[in-house]
Amino acid sequence: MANGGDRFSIPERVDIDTDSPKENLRENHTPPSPQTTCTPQGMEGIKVYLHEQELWEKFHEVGTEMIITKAGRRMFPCYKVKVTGLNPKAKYILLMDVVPADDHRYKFADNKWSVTGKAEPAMPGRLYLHPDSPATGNHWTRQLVSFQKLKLTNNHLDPFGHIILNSMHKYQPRLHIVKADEHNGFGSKNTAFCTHLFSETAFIAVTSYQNHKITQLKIENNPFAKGFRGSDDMELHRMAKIQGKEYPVVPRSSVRQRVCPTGSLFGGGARGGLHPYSCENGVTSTTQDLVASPPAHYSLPQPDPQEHVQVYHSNKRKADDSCPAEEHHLYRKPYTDSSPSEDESYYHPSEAGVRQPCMFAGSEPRLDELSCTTWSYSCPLTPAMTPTEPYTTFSHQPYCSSPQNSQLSSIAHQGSPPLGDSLSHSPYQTQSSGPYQTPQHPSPPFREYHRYPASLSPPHYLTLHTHNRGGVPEWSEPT
DNA sequence: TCTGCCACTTG
DNA sequence: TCAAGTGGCAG
Repeated sequence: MANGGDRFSIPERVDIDTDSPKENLRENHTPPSPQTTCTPQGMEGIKVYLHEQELWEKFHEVGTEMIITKAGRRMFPCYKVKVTGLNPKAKYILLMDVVPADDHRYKFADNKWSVTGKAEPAMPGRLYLHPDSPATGNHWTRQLVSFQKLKLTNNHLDPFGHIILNSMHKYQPRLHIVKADEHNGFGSKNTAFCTHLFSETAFIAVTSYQNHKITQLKIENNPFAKGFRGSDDMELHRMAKIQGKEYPVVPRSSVRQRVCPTGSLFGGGARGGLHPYSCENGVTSTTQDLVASPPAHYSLPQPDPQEHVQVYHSNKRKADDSCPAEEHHLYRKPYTDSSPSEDESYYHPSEAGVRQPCMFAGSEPRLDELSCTTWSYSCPLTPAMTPTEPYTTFSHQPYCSSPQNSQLSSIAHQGSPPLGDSLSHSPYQTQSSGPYQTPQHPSPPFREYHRYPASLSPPHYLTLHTHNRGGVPEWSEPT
């Protein structure tokens, strides 16, 4: 990549798990093998495997692009993981965020991505809460965890809780696992969590595809894009008819075809390349390939007091969350297919099965203030969480402050600072998932946040109120 | 660079 | 049949 070969690279790791038979990950129908470990506070032994890693690698080698639209666009490949090592009976919250990979703005010219300037200010970091959250370890581990419904948008005023990104900027999705068991002190500074990221899932956000190789990969692998597949004569004829043109016709895709450089744009690009993923809380795991590859310059983001975190939660839950391209894999078990089981009795009786993703947004995702019991309808509400207020207009205004420092707040708080800028000094690289001991950074205020204008009618988004009351926030249900 | 519309697909 | 998710493309 221009300007120093700014490719997607891997975060510096703290630890390497050599027990990572990557080959097992190459087969969609083969369970991924353990590759990571989170050590302290009950998070030890947690391993996360990226599903369809091989597909991700294909994109990564070309330079993954993700379309962002005003209405929100899903990611493809969709982000699915297999999680193991969770306490079957403990409750966990799984959430994702997408953080800037660096502070550059990119352009696609001469068949390659190059840096064209400094990145625009990061959007308010938003966290996407998996709609099943919170759920028991048994729930998370018995099936693939799909983040298919996560959507990316370039609408800075997005009211739907989608992840807000800037076009032509590079991003890195991350997965956070937060222990939500009350007995673990969830809602306190003792809350355990760990963060995982897969460097091959990094991407550049675009409003239209730049690299035609990416377009072709999407078309070839995304069932919804089947209509654009095919290149034989029949297909050409069909497309000609569609376009009302004489046959033969050059496929539009061919017309737009660009010669692309070989190798990955995002980091090494080597075949059989890097498949690292890290637990940012002090333990970073990689595949064996990674062991052989020098760590790159990009690392974990640092908390940024300037950032904001917003929280969204709705309890509408559709019956589909499987990746359309994964109809056949062994783990195909959409979260929506998994109705609350006996071990998930914590679901609110009237709301079970109708949950929807939750979005955190802003610079202060003070997860430490989010008790397991605060997750909307999904959980029993504490007296302090009595729904009281209707929605007010969504805003990106600054949050009300909370003096508390929080490790968990740093989870989402990491959301915006460029990953690459904090390699040498990010506290997260060695951060423990255990009890929060010493604030690594000043914690920006967390504030009461009202999310949705009633006119937008997000099914059941909730408003999170944090009043710095011993880590117990309040949720308000829209009326 | 972005938006809205289109034809097409899946479920 | 329909809603939602696809990339193409004109503007």
